[in-house]
Amino acid sequence: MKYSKIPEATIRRLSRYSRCLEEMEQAGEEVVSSAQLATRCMVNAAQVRKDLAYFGEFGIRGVGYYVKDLHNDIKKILGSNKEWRMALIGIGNLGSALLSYKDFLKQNYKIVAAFDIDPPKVIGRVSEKLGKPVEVLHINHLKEVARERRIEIGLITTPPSEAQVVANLLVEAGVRGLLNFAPTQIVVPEGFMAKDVFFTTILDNLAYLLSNP
Amino acid sequence: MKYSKIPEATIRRLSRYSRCLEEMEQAGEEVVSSAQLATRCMVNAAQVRKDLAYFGEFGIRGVGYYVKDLHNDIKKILGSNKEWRMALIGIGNLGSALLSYKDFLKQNYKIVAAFDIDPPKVIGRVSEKLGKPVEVLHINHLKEVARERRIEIGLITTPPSEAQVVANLLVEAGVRGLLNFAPTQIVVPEGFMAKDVFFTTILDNLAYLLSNP
DNA sequence: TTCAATTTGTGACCCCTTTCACAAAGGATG
DNA sequence: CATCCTTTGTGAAAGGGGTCACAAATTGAA
Ligand SMILES: NC(=O)c1ccc[n+]([C@@H]2O[C@H](COP(=O)([O-])OP(=O)(O)OC[C@H]3O[C@@H](n4cnc5c(N)ncnc54)[C@H](O)[C@@H]3O)[C@@H](O)[C@H]2O)c1
Ligand SMILES: NC(=O)c1ccc[n+]([C@@H]2O[C@H](COP(=O)([O-])OP(=O)(O)OC[C@H]3O[C@@H](n4cnc5c(N)ncnc54)[C@H](O)[C@@H]3O)[C@@H](O)[C@H]2O)c1
Repeated sequence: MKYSKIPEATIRRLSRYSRCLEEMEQAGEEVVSSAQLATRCMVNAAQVRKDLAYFGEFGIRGVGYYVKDLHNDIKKILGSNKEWRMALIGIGNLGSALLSYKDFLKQNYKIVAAFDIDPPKVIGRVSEKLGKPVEVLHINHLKEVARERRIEIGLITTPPSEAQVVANLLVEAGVRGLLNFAPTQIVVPEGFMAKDVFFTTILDNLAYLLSNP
Repeated sequence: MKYSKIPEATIRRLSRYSRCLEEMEQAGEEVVSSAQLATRCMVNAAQVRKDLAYFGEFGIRGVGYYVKDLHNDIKKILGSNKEWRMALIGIGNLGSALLSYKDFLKQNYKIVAAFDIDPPKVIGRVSEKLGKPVEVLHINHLKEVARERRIEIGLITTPPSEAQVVANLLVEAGVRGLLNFAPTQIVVPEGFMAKDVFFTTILDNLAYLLSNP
């Protein structure tokens, strides 16, 4: 079962399992069955087992899974056992909210550089929000700083008209993962990964469901 | 073809088509083929036609689709031809970013009320961001105000520990659509719709793809 | 040691979504 | 009006993901 194409949905669910296991671990629970985990994550128990089966055998028949071990294994699979170094580009309303998003830290995602096209304009609002002032650099320095600080993921929170421009800069700087919050589809070359977060698509979805009960 | 269950993926794509058509309309393009639209949205041409076929016949064989008409038809299908009245609960970092999110307005989503558990604390930072000061109400008034202002969608941007509490209040107030930004799965009764926006799930996804090239 | 109870891992089945391929329909041209 | 070209709409086939059901493994008690 180990070596086949992994459904993207499986990866999304693993992320959910990981969050649940985190909570269980903190609650001191030591063993969990696929049925229990499934209930908490609102999925089918066979689904849990099948998702895990893509990557190996983690359970003990008749017993279940050791919470701590399974959590570690899933983090290893997802790649969230390491620290991911991120850059944030566009320190406006959304950008400065993300700068102070505590869950990033908790989950080993760390913003290690912030860029804007007009740093003096934004420096005030950013320092105000956090305990210590944040260094906002000019976008012109992206390439050198990205290499220096070994940045692996770029968060794009510029206006939509600039999103592809910034994406190109990130690609040039060798940043392989891009997460785009602007409402434009961005395109990246082979070997790079871009994901879009479209708020209004989700809203449209909700609106459709409300309109067609 | 008209009356069958509509895949959720189809609805998501319709939202993409709508955005593209918006751009084309503004660019003055009058006619578009399924192949052209497909290329722009990075999907298969047959997929475009099949998605539309769920709802009727909108094209002209040998010609294509009239941009303006198709855009209107899709907006009607999605329910985005009407104005949606929303409440925002939790005016912290993310909440105040959303308050000033211009795309909401452009797409007929309107925040008509803002709530927090401590309005005096947040009023400053909100007024600063927008031209005119925003009225932030105490969460205790949610129920009455929701009815008064005919609120249909609630945006939850409180800490995760409060998300379900707020969700329950919204349900009680008869708000049928919920969009939750806190990293906790919220549960709502039959007849209500809740969607979660998990930033870190998307990041986990990206991290996985970067770890397993 | 044997047997009952529990829970995993997985083959087989089913359903939903996507893609393919082509007939049907409309437009343009002479 | 006839012919050719383009593009839609859709039945059929392919593909992928989810669910079911059961054999295999493990524990614990008789
Ligand atoms: N505000 C929200 O809640 C929200 C929600 C979802 C999506 N978005 C999207 O996120 C993006 C940012 O939204 P916002 O409200 O923060 O806008 P904003 O105007 O407040 O911030 C944009 C920032 O990007 C900077 N910028 C512009 N061009 C740049 C460039 N080439 N390089 C570097 N920095 C540049 C600007 O100086 C500004 O500080 C937009 O695309 C928006 O559609 C915003
Ligand atoms: N900051 C981000 O960029 C970001 C990104 C993604 C998700 N989130 C999530 O969004 C939520 C808000 O994040 P934030 O950074 O804005 O936090 P925050 O602490 O800045 O804001 C939370 C706000 O909610 C208010 N609040 C608390 N309990 C309430 C209640 N019962 N009723 C009404 N209001 C209440 C608080 O007074 C505060 O103003 C969190 O769940 C966070 O995990 C934040």
